[in-house]
Amino acid sequence: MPKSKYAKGAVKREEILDATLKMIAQHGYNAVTIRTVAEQAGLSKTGVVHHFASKQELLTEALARRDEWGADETGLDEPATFFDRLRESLVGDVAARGLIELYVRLLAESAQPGTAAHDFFTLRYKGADERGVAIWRQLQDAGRCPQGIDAHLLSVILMSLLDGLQMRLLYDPSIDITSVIDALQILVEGAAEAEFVRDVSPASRA
Amino acid sequence: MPKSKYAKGAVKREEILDATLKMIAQHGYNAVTIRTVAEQAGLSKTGVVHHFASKQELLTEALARRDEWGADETGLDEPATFFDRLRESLVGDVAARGLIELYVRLLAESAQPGTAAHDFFTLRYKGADERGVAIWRQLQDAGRCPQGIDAHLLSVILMSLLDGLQMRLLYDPSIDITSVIDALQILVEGAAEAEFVRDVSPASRA
DNA sequence: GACAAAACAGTACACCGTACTGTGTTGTTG
DNA sequence: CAACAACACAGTACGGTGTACTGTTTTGTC
Repeated sequence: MPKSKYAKGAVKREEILDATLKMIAQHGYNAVTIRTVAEQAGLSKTGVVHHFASKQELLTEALARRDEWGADETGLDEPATFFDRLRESLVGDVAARGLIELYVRLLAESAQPGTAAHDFFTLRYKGADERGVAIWRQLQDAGRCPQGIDAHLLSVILMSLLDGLQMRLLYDPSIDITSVIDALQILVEGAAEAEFVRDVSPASRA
Repeated sequence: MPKSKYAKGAVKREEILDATLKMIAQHGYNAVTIRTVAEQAGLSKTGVVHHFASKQELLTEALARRDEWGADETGLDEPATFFDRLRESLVGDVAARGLIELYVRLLAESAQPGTAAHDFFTLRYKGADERGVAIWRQLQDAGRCPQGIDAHLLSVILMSLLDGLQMRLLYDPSIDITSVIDALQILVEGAAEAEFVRDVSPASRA
């Protein structure tokens, strides 16, 4: 039951999603139950189920709504501004702890195939992977990333790093994501430089 | 209720933990309830609760039992063999999907302070961090890691990468962790080399 | 103005983790 | 060796959860 047909239903749908995000932001993931969301949205439990069929579906759509990856990817496909844009797109996440919790919890709970949100995350990974491979290839062509590493692998590494970082962030909010991207940039560009030097003058290495 | 005093109790405790791990390995994290574990271990639900007081505590101890980080860290503190030992210690994880699921789910669910397992993971992160900083410092001293990056940051990066990788592995088991470590090694050692070259001959850079 | 679909409310149910109560068992201590 | 307290359970009860089932009202369409 993805979309509603009537106008009134579509409005209530949005209200329910708002209530869900508000609930999770104020009282955390555990406080989000169908009943609390229903109460917040001003309707009965069955009303919520009517629109979303299952809790996982509700949470999935709530997450998809604030999904930063699909939100603004302007500049993320440009090799020159990639790391800068990556930094910018991540600073907003720190503030929204509830969103991170929603993402991590739902991602972990949907690991087993067959669940409602599993396909969503699989598709999300796939899409992010395609864009990731594209940008890493561009970085490699521009000489800002070592070519000895498979672009697909680099994409997996970056996404895993970001995923794990969000998990870690829940335990230690003092961690600065910007610094992490800084370090990553040093590693990637540094390794690219070393690879270039090695190709030009093989004897330079001890 | 961490430890049991009587001999019989200690034995049953182990049986319960075995039943928990067996349950999670065969039927996944969702199938693990106090009742199913009790049935598997051959006692009542209250019997399980008597030994572990809460479900989270049970799961935490079950996880701690198979915690690979604390298991064998031989060679993990040696700069020369670090990446090799890291690779070795990770290949065993792939086989045990249930363990990964347990780790990821419990880690995500214990994000909020006050829960039973929260302190466990906080301590685990702290311990791994201390060892991480130590080894990264050694790698930096050995010239196999760029010194421009804070060792603490490198430790967070590696752990986050591994955490996120385990999550990702649940969605895509075909991912080869060994290759990821290979890539990481290329990045770290390459960047270290570039940093060295730049320090020796600053003019060599375009 | 009929009529079907949508948008709910109300109720019921199976399952969950956990708190409470009772009873046999075990180990220790005088 | 008897007393006794802690342990090791079983049985029961409870509040809360997601979800399926059954109406009833509202909405849009022909």
